[in-house]
Amino acid sequence: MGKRPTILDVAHHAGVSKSTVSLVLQRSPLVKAQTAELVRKSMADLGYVYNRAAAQLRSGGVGLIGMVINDLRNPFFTEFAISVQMALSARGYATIVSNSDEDADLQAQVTGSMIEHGVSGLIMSPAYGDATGALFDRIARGGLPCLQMLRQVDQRTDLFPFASFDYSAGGRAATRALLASGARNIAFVGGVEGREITQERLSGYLSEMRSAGRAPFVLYGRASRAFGRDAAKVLAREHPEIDAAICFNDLVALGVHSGCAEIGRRVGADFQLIGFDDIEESAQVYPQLSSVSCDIESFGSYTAYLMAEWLEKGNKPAPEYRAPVRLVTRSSSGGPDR
Amino acid sequence: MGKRPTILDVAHHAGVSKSTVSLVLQRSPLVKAQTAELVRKSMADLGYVYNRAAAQLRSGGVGLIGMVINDLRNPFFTEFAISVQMALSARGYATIVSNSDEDADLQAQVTGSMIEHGVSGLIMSPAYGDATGALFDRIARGGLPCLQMLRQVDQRTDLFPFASFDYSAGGRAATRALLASGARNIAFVGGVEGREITQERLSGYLSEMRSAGRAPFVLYGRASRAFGRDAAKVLAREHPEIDAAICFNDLVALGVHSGCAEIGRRVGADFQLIGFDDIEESAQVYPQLSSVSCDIESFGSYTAYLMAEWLEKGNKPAPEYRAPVRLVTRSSSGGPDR
DNA sequence: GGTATAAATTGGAATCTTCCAAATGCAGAT
DNA sequence: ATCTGCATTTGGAAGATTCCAATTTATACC
Repeated sequence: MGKRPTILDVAHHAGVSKSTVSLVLQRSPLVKAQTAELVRKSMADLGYVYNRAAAQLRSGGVGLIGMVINDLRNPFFTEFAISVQMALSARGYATIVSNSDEDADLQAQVTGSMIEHGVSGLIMSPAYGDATGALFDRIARGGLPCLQMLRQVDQRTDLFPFASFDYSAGGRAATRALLASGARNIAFVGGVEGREITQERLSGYLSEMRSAGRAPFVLYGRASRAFGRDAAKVLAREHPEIDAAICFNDLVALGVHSGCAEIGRRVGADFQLIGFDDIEESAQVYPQLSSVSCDIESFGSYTAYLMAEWLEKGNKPAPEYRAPVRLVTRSSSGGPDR
Repeated sequence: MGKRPTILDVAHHAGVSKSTVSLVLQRSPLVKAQTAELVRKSMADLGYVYNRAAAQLRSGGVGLIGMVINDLRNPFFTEFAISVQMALSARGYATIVSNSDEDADLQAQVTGSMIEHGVSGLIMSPAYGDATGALFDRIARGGLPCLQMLRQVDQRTDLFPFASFDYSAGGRAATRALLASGARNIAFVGGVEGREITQERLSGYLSEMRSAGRAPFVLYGRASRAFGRDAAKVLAREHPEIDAAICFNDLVALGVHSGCAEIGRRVGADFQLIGFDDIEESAQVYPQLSSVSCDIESFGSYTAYLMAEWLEKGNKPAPEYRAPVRLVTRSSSGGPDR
């Protein structure tokens, strides 16, 4: 196979100038419909493929958005990434997605690569760690639009707007629901101590427990199924008086769920359970898992919208936004089919 | 912010020529270590960022790989995509990942966009559908290296090498294991009828059932949790004699798992169960789920290896490769903690 | 010190598209 | 027939890098 055809070849084949072909490529209304059709036919005949590199070189950034996610294995983030990508794609942007695996160095590396590839905007659900400061400095210096989604790592929200869910309200709602359905001693399970996001989910629980005059009990840990499973056993053995738990996320809750099954504790009856995120699986396990639902899909489209507005109209998003959450009550916490 | 510095600015600042800077950029051993250091310092001082578009324009892109996946929501594919991406990243490639959502048109669109962005290779787990023929023709015409992983949609494996797991052997192993641990009537649950992949997983089951003189029973359906859940109920109601199932994948098996819990059937004791894929969750539910393990992680690195060899040395992979699978026996099928 | 060889550096051409200002074609009006 | 205004079309320059061939500088040997 010889070399790829260029717009010059197309122009020659169609009997017009390269400028006209270029105009056709960008759907300019300046060219006569008839001519445009002719050019398009030539492109098809020659098997022309647009060379974005050349275009980008001449006219700066073109519709490529980078997205860096801390943990793509977690279905919550997967769902987020996919919905952002689909929404951006519908708006004509291509997207590069990368998993940083909660590793600040890897994050710096992949983000750097994205910048080199000429992304015109960055959407991050950042990892925590030392290398992040330098990374955000670098982004700031490049003047690249960058959104912090779901996690706030850099404090300069004027530069890097932050959007997430109203987790604190979710924690309150979950706690109130458990108290209302008869739970006496509620634990909070999972989440790494000291992190912003743990703090938020926890704070709603704590404030609600306080005003109900109940003693809180917190069991910090990784946000994984495995931790949840262990936690269920530890709780049953060492704190049998605890009869309900709010989990840092659904992964932990599902771990507790299967841990309970393992030791013969009946979820929903002996032990009430509420998770966070409302991933698909939560409605599919038995007994079904209650969860603070985040409607990650519309959050994803909203993210795409924010980025598009910023890029196209220069409207920088508000420094901080909290999307509402909704408690979905299922059988694990006194729901309908309990 | 003014305009970005170019290698010319760096060259001037460091007192060398642009060519030297270019050489430093590509870590050429031709330039003296001392000079290189000097240049690097200038780059840091000026905040220089590499312009890949220009490089790509001049030297025909290298180092961007496109990956199109039919269903990124399925953890099996997520895991695959992530491990390919990580392995490629370690080899110095950047990766664009896209979800085609099993939609052939969307697949054609995102793939087209990747080609425009100048990917030098394509890794696909393709969607089925009409538009795929045209898409593969287009790729073939462009002479772009393209791997079909996990699914074979185009028959020209000389052009588009195909690699997957030895599912047929997995089906045989699962069936034999169930028969050995006392199952009388084994069903095959899930998978869309007529598809290559369903056929493969099914064929091992069928051949083993035949040689054991047992009547097979197949229940086709979508590869989702929801279908598995329904299937568990249907099976219990309409075919109570069936006491074991091999599921098309773990998602279906997990659906059956929770369906059984719902109707009070004890998985492992009353009803044995084996899935396919061995996703992380399978070891975390209770009772733990047996599964035909596919070691998707090393398959992912192998994929990256294949692509790198093809790109760098021109070694086109064998037209077809089957990675071995391994049956992991857990409590859902007479495993240790049954 | 002078020459042969190796190492390090350099200027110019090439890559493909978009942008800009200018040119062309055409209709109707002078 | 010339001019004006408008819709289309066009040639040349620019953009940042890499590649190539050529040049300069350093090293080694007699």
